[in-house]
Amino acid sequence: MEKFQPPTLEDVARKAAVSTATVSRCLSRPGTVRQATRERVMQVVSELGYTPNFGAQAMAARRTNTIGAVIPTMDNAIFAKGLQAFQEEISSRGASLLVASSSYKKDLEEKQIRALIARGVDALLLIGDDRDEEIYEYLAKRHIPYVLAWNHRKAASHTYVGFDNFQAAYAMAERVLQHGHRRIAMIAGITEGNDRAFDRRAGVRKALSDHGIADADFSVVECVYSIDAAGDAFETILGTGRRPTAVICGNDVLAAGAILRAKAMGISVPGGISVTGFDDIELSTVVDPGVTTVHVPHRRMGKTAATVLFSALKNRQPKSRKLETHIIERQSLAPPAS
Amino acid sequence: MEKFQPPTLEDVARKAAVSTATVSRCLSRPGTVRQATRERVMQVVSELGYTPNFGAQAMAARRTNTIGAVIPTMDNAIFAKGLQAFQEEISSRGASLLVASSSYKKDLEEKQIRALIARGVDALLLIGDDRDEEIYEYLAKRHIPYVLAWNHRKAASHTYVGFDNFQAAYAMAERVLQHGHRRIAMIAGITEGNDRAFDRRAGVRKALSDHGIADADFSVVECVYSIDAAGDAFETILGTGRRPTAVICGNDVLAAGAILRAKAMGISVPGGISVTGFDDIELSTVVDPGVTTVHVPHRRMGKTAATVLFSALKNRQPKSRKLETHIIERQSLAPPAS
DNA sequence: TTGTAGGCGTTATCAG
DNA sequence: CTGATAACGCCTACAA
Repeated sequence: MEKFQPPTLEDVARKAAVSTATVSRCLSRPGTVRQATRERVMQVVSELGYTPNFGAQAMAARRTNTIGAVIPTMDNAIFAKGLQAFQEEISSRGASLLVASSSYKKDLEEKQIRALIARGVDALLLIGDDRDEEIYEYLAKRHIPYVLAWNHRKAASHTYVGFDNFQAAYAMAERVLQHGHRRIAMIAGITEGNDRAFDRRAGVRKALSDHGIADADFSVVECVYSIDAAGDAFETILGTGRRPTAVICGNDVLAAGAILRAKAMGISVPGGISVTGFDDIELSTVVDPGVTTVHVPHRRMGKTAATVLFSALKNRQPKSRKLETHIIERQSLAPPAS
Repeated sequence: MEKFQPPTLEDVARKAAVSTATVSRCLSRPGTVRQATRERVMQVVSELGYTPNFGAQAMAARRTNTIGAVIPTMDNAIFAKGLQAFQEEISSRGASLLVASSSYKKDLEEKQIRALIARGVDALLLIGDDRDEEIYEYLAKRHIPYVLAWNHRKAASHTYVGFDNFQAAYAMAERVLQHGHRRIAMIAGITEGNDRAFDRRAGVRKALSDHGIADADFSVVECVYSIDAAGDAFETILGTGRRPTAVICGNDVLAAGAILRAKAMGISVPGGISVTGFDDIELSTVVDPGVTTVHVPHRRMGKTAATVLFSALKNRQPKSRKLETHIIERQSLAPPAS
């Protein structure tokens, strides 16, 4: 049997006894074609189940009206939420979104960026700024506008739409100190290739040293963003030197893992040990006790990123946007037992 | 300023002083080109930052090597997890994945399906089977292989890779009865346009009637998949007639919402009321008490779906696959107080 | 091993 | 309002 061929513009044109140009017009600017003609054409279109070939369309029109996004993983509520808002804004402007994920791997991310560009995306959303300079050069060479989200640094070379992870982590550490903690540990995300995790750790470290906490009273262990891994990290921490009275976690998933493990070990939270998170995802509301965390406006960030991208597409110089975060106190942070 | 033009195959060919055919070969089958030539070409490729135009490539080669998926939302761990596995399997076979989401809206789903097909996807993953017949006809007309996941029905007309939601819900309801409950309520997902939610509700209903529970002792309220909505639904249920001793929820998110609200209202779980979930996502481990739920092999389902799709692509007749589920007992379900 | 040339499905430009 | 026709960027016989 011969290989199946989808119907083309020409098939429609022939069957409707008009030219391909007319069919094309019916589809893109119905107003410019006579009612009778249009109806006949549309009839054939649906009979044949015709759908325009996107590749051909993009090639001829020289634009795709689609925006791309490369995120570390969809399996993290913060990206899922932010991207949802990003996508809503994009759709509302008549464009569409193409997403790819990198699993936090630099080389995979680069591959995905290229794939998205090959597919003709007009602009790009990327997470954070920790990637090879080469990629930025490529983007510049191709004149692809992009914004970096989920972080905000003062560097003038990029357009950021995010928040200051360093600052927010600094503030959280100070809050922990205010509660009277003096022996503190941190369960951080993997900082290699992740500027958000890196900045959060740096912020905590700086706050503690600014407030005179000795190095010996602060330990850090990195782990992947999973409940179990965080639990293990928690045990590791407890097994090393003097027990801290508070554990600052790089995000809410880590905090949930720490809390669960603490309870499993018979240590009450915050009675026996305090725990803090970061991101304010639903999870932090569900754990018992609720997690004291940093609220991040994920949805607003997604929406703003889209806005900035569209203005960049209109040749306007894109401008970085810094969003504010704030601490939400729940029950997982309290003064140390004494 | 003139509009920027990305470098093309021809640009590379010219600069490397070879034909476009040679450049094309270097990229797709490096083995067929002399070493020296190849090196020269690749050099130019990276100098120019050349990336092949996907649309043109697809058009000329008449295949894209990409598979599409339309899911209700990424903001639900079950899809995020299953899709991750789906995507891993696809990548491992050298193809790529294009995802779109429908927000549980039928018309949007149809639009997304068409968009994906316009983009040339070779095959499609869809969730459940509740959609207009017209769409299936369209798929057939275009000869696009597809599989329906997250549900399994006996209908021979489709290829399913999923589990029997009805059966699983039936089993869970029986389990609840075994614990001695006789007044039961259900917080179901929105069943309109969602065959999974529909079957779960139907399964529960059937089990209860099979076991002689009177209609008056069973009430159902539907609500969207959110913690808060589930909480509200829980209150609604408690405010109506005699209080049930157990609440069967359509998924774990609903269960978490119910448990949280119960505790907020001062009703202990399972002491004051029992709650069950469905899906076995991480959340059900995190809530206190842990949720008794139906374990679903999301990752395996994703992987299997990909396998089936690839075999369909090889002209093999795709065959439905039914996956098994089982109940995981945690603490949220216990015999009624009295 | 490399080059030539035709065709893939649309859009856009220009005449009628 | 409608119809020719030339791109668009790449692949792939087929030739050399």
